[in-house]
Amino acid sequence: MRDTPIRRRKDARPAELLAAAREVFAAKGFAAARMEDIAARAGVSKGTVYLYFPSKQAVFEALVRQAILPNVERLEAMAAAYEGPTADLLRQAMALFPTLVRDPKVVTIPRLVIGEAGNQPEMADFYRREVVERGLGLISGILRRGAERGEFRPLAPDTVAKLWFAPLLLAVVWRTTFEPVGGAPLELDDYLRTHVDIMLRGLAPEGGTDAA
Amino acid sequence: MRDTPIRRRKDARPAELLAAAREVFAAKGFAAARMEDIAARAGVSKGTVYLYFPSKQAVFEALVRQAILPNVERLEAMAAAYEGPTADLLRQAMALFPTLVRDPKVVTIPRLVIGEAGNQPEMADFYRREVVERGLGLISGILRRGAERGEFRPLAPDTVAKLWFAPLLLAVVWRTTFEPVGGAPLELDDYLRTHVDIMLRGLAPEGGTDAA
Amino acid sequence: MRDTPIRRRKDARPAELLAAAREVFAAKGFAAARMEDIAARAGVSKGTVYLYFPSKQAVFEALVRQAILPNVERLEAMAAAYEGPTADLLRQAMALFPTLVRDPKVVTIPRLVIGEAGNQPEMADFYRREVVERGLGLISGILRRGAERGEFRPLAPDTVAKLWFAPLLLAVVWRTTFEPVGGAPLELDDYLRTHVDIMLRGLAPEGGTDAA
Amino acid sequence: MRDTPIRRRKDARPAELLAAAREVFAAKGFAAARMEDIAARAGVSKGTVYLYFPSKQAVFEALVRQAILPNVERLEAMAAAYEGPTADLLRQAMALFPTLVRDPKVVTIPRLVIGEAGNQPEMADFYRREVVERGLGLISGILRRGAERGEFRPLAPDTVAKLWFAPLLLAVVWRTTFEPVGGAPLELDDYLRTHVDIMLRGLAPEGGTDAA
DNA sequence: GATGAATGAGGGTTCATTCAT
DNA sequence: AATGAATGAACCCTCATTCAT
Repeated sequence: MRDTPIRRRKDARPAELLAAAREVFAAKGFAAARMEDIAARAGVSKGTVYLYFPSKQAVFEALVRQAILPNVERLEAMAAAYEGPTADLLRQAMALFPTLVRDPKVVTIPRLVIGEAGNQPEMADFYRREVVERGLGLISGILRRGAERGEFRPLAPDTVAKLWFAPLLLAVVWRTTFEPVGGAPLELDDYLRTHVDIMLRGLAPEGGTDAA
Repeated sequence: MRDTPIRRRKDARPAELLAAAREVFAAKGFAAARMEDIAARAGVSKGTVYLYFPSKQAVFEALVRQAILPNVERLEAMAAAYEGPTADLLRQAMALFPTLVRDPKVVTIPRLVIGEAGNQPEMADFYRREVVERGLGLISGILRRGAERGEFRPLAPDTVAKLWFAPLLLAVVWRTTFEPVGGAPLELDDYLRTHVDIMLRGLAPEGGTDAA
Repeated sequence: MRDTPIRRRKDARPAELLAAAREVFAAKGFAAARMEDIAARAGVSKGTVYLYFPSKQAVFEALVRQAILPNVERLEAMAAAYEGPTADLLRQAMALFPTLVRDPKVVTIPRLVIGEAGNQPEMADFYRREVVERGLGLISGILRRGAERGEFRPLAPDTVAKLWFAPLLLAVVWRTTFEPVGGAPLELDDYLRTHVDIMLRGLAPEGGTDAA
Repeated sequence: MRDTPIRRRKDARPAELLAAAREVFAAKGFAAARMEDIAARAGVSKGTVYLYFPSKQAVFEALVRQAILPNVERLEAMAAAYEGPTADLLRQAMALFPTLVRDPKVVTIPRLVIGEAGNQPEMADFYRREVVERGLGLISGILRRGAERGEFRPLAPDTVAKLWFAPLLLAVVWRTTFEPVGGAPLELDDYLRTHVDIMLRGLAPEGGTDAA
């Protein structure tokens, strides 16, 4: 009733525009994406985009916020609620990523942020604070928990957090940058499972066995 | 110092221009970099750049080639010449990277390639083939060697190679994208030492001890 | 007068722009004509021209087509419909030219084509096929008709067609190239009447009298 | 001796440069011809051209003067010396043109003048006065002589002169503009012989027979 | 709200001309 | 005389943004 396909709710417009923007940005990068392309892909005219976003940069910012933050929050909630062996928590957390890295809504963004960092430092800063640091802090916390419980060797948690994170970044870059130009598709599940396996073994205290 | 202004200059110009281009590209990305900026930073006029490179893209390509290929070749040579415990070879190889990742001539490039992949697929393809695949192939080979000699668990070498590689990518992105906007400096030596330590432990066969 | 400034304008714009382009091209030639000049003379901004024509060459091509083809078609129609003494047909056909040669929309074009032939061979080829060859073919046909009916000497029609045509070319060149720099105005009517007179006498068979 | 092929007389340079300029201008038109092209075709460096000509326009002017004037003078000399039937004089004069129209040094120039008239009015004016008006004046004089001797009908000599001239212009345009893009080669000798034949018949007084 | 014609600043590229060697 | 590296003005074209309808 209140969603006739012919006369769409105007509330849906921003999201539609962001979806269109994501596709165009993903295909051409920020600089080469034309507002007209975005409008066309959303099925509206050029002027209409400006009714919802004051500028191309604003579209980009909205896109980044919308696509990433919910996932960070979901992860944080999972970690906060968890009780049990730390290794399992890490396994569970990493298990979320194959889906995310396959989701174009998500995987597209980091590449754009990296590419635009020079021109849009505020955006890069925002992304660093709200996504990267929060994500790393989350892993650090888990690692600290594991070290305190004697499950892991006591390595510097901030450093190890980055090492947990790095293969995810590689996966994102691989899929967005190298697969489109002929790179062999990444076997995400194997890849991340191996990652977790090596990391947990590598972190295990001298005597104990940790990886199940 | 010894600046015969004209004739001697000619030979040095391409390198000077590439250095200038690297700085400008690093600061603004490919699209936003203006040829005039590059020229000005090299101390010449706009037209002069075109005496040495036929287009902006050509500058970019020359930059990528010049900055990266020699390093890949150096690594390959090192691996080919090596005899001894495989773990030591990996340690030696990884020990080269702190210098590389600190070298602006090198660290700048991957970010540009990632940012421009949409617009310059050939460049991304070139980089994939000549840098990424060669680098991964190198590590794969080392891992295979290690597995054959019974030094490592027999995990899929192509997958593990990416896991060795991933922290380097993160280091590059960190330094180029997040440090400039307030990220805490990466402690490269610690970071890579920890990486090697965890990986070698994680790869060690069940009974044996490998990490020193 | 009735100048609804926007919406009604859109349909008129191409013609306005072509008129402006013709004036600028006529004054400076193709190469030296600046898009900005054309825009300014049409009372619009630079970018507007590109809403209607994708490039400077496209403006030129549209101009040539629009200015010339209708006249060729008109002549062909006249010849096809004609019955009566062939000499009269030639007189009638040539009587159309004073108007055409005085029309700046028409007379400007051949000079541009001649001047640009080196750089725009396709344009020259188009003009040759669609204007020159068709025009000459028309005259050839008429001459053949006259020869068959015994009204003319049987000279090679293709050759004689060019001789009928040549004074028109001279008239065009004279008006566009030499009058503006001090050449005495061409008395078009006299000039062409004399041309027809001499040609018809010159073509008349030995005994017969044909020219009135 | 004084013309070792290795060390050419510097006196030859201007002529060599003009020959090169003619070829380049002929191929691309004035605007699109690059000084570097001219230099390269003459086998010298860019700067050298400026030792002999102060600018691109100056090259063009020198070219026009050098290529055309001698021919006009030759024609005038022929006419001044002539005694005999006027028709024969015209025949002899026209017989010179097949050679001229085939000579690239000559045939190239008018097209350039026509194309550049807008931008170089002085050049067009020079050409009009020194070539066109002198040529037409020459023919006018001959026609007047013929009319006075009762050999021709008393038509306005200035008008008829243009009609004598027009086929030559067409021949020039044909060869330079349309032959290169697929026009059938002009049969110059036939073409001009027919021209002379028709004109002389057309000019002949009522009763008399003039054409041999 | 929606449109899309219009704007005009901006940047890549070319090339006539200069001048130190 | 000759070179050719260097200059910088000029111009085509793009596209983010505006605004009258």
